[in-house]
Amino acid sequence: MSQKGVGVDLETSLGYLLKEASSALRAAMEEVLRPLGMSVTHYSCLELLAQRPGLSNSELARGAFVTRQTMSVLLQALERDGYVTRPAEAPVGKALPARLTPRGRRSLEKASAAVRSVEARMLADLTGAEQSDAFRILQRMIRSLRDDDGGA
Amino acid sequence: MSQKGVGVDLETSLGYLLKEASSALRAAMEEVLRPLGMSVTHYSCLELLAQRPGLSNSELARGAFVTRQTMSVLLQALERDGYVTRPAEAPVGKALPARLTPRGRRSLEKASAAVRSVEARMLADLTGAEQSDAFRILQRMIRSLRDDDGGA
DNA sequence: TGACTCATGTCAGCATTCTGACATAGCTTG
DNA sequence: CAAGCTATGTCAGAATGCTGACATGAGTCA
Repeated sequence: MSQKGVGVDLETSLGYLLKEASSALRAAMEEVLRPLGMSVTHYSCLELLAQRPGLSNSELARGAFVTRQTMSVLLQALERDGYVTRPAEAPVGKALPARLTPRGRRSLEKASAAVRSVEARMLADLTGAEQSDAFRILQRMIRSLRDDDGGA
Repeated sequence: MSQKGVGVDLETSLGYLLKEASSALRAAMEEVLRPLGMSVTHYSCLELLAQRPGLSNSELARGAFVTRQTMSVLLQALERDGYVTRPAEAPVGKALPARLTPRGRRSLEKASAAVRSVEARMLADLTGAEQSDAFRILQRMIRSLRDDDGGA
């Protein structure tokens, strides 16, 4: 099954497997969030705000792995629909700290439970040690990818 | 740092870390492919065809984790630009087996080398054993996510 | 103080991908 | 053989996310 030195062997490529896992996770999340009328990005934004209240639009964008333009559009919708509030004026600089409203918190609760169940299912066949290994290894991968960004 | 039982703790969530790793990998790939005038999906399609010649549009879509509509658009462009050929008539059923042209193969060579270097950088700090662990664990995660799709 | 750099929010335009729908080909089953 | 099921390719429309560009606020430094 090994390749003749040509190309990336998809059967044994960790990069391909990573993409596959991420794709499967996203699909599973979309499936449980759809009945709640929520997209993955939508959920990510609320979850970030629940854990780190006062995050700005740009910070939320980085946390959800989208551009700040994309997050800006989403945030405006969330604010319009009453899930999130932002002050009219920036307390410092231009950054507007966003916070969940009670309605946003309520909406997040159901979604968060659904997402937790998906994550639990994903980890069902793994021992605690394996989960720790995975955590450590993934962190190492991320750091290596970012460290010499285009340096070398 | 642990949460009060509320929500998914992003600091310790393997799901979040998986998304982060996948996002970092994608960004790194885009960075090296951009100078070659190639997108990640573009590259994925060519790489799939190099390793499994004769794949149909739908099969390529599944392999690249996009819908067949998306792959169809891409494939038409690749065919128009001379990277890929497909017979005018389906030899069986409706599926048109696609193949790389010499031009497609040449174009893929550079891209594949670039992507290999990214993957190597990602794995630079990992031992062989760790890579095997990661492979096994990721496969387990994928299977768990797919097995009871919405069953439970 | 003034110039420079950096991060932020926002607008406009574009690219990519998806969902929904339809017709067709092959297989299975009664 | 006919009906039903599944997979495939394709078209149309819409949603989503991105790039490019601009102005503003804050910190740095000469």
